[in-house]
Amino acid sequence: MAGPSRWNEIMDVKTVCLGMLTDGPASGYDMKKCFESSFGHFFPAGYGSIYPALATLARNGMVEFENVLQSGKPDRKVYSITEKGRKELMKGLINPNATHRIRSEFLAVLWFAHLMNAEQIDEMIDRKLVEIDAFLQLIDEFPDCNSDSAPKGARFVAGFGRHMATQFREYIENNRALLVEDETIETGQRAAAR
Amino acid sequence: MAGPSRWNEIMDVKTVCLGMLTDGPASGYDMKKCFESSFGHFFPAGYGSIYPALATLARNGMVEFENVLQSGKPDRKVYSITEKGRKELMKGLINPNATHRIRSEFLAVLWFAHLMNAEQIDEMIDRKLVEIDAFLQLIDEFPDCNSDSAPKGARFVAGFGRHMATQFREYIENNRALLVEDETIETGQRAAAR
DNA sequence: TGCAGCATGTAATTTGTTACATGATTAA
DNA sequence: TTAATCATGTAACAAATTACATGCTGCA
Repeated sequence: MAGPSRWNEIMDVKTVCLGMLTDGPASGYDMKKCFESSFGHFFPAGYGSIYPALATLARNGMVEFENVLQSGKPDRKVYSITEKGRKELMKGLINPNATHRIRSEFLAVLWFAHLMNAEQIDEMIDRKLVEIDAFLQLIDEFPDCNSDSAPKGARFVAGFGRHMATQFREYIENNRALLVEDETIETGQRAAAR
Repeated sequence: MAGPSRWNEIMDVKTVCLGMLTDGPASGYDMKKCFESSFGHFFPAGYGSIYPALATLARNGMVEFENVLQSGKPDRKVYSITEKGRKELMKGLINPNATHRIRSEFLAVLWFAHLMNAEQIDEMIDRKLVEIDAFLQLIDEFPDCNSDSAPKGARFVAGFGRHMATQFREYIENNRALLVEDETIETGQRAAAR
């Protein structure tokens, strides 16, 4: 096999794009909308990753595209998955050790709550709660996850998002008082105890 | 200010290292252990990010270090935070829009459950459950999060990890049946309906 | 008049991961 | 003797984000 370097067998932006195309042809712009809505909260991607991903997939024969002219609007490149692409997708899907990674500035900041004052902590938490509420509202509005005709995976994942966001909210509300409690700032004390 | 490019005001590996040093001097190796245990699950970092981060911090006067010779063991570079570093840390800590990002191959794969067979799904989920259980056991073993003497932030964050992992587990167990249900694979149907 | 939406892409930059490189000690 | 722990670092690579670049239409 003569790929550009080594061909991936993991779930990256390329593989997700491939997967989206099993639902029918779409343009990069369409996929971006999908990443913004349903996919975005657990697998974010912007134009800067989608367009190069599509270009690579096309170079390797995983997808085909058709230039669709539109009146008054820019042309669209409408991509379709090929047989080869389908096989590649299946390889990406069989991944028993699929990761689930979190990178949270929010928690990293809160870890050092004893160095901050209550107002700073409260503001950050309040904003996070607003963010969560917006997300919960958003997730209920997507028909491609919530209707009975939606694929089982989409329903499962949307439900997961709802559940985890709800629990995120609940934990914060039930425990935020702990963070603004008075606590002696004892820099270096714990280290000295070693 | 004449930084190397533009100095960060976000919570990155550098800022976290700075924060860890408020608890007392430490080496890169020490910090790695901290990233592996308490920090790792919400803010992962390896040697490849820690050592360069420390080098940059030292170049910019945010930390100082002392070479500590040891008998039989390699030398340690023991870092301490400076006054300048403390100020920089506070800037990183005041970040009302701190992010909380998830990147989940696991959910991305499951989104396409209708393209997979039940065994593949089951194996992936079973492994994930084992992973979660291992994490839950791990998090209960760290005294720097669970004892009363631990800073409030650490206790809050550890509790968060415990809560979310528990809920992760619960959702999966309660809903996994949905994923292996029979479902007609209707590729392109939903697209055609548009 | 100005902004939002449609639509594509490249280039620069940032950031992190993985592999490489070294080398002594200690316990199994 | 083999692996693990201690301990630091660089270089190559992969990946994603951000900014840049273009340009028309329709609405307020």
